[in-house]
Amino acid sequence: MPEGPSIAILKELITPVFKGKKVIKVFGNAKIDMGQLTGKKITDLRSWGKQLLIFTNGPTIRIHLLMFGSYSIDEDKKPARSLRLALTIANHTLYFYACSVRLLPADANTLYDWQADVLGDEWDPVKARKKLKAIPGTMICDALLDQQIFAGVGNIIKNEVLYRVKLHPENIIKCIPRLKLSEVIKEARNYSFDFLKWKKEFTLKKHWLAHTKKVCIRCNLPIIKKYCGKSKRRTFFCSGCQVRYN
DNA sequence: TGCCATGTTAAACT
DNA sequence: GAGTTTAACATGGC
Repeated sequence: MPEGPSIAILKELITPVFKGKKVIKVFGNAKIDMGQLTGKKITDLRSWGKQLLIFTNGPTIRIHLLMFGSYSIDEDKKPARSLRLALTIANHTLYFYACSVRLLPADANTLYDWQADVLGDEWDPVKARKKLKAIPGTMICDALLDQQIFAGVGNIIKNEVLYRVKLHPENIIKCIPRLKLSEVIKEARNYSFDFLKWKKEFTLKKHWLAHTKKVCIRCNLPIIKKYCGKSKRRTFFCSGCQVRYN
């Protein structure tokens, strides 16, 4: 489910139904004070990276689906113990399962660097480059997963971006040529939009070129699977065409 | 059936 | 105190 584009889809889906509506009932096992939300009006919905923000005229609700979270509108099919949060408006109910739920202040907007959201209108590649320059010894596979730099990029996007720009995941930032680093930054956003499009078409997996693959379609060499970097996340790369500079 | 994974936080270590 | 490792959460696909 949940890399940035999946959350963008969630936001798009629920906004027309829930924006401007009054919450008449709040329930589930989330450890939040639900009384603060009852009767509040949903004023806006936004996504920032992998987080969904539901703004009200009271607190802001922050939903993070983590690895296994899910949601539904008007269909509570799952066991009650996993129902984390439900928000009922006049004719509809929004259900969230197995996710992280937090209440933030009304001005939660200000807590986020909107220029870091790779799918956002305010995305700023120059700022991303500056943040990368500040951590020269970090491997690019870890940097791509840094939500303060590339909010919304997850492990799949990481692997596909590095494959597209032909860069070895274990390169440290200071050894990557300027132009190559620019490609990474550009492709982080570009691939995220491809991910979004393919996710909507239910054809995401079909378009993977490196993630979970065995053979490189460019050079026919085996794709290597390795748990790279400090993050030790599953990384797929071609040892033939993904260049290593360090 | 058991293992693994699109993620993050916090506790428990050194 | 900093940095690193582990545990916890919890679901679905193969």
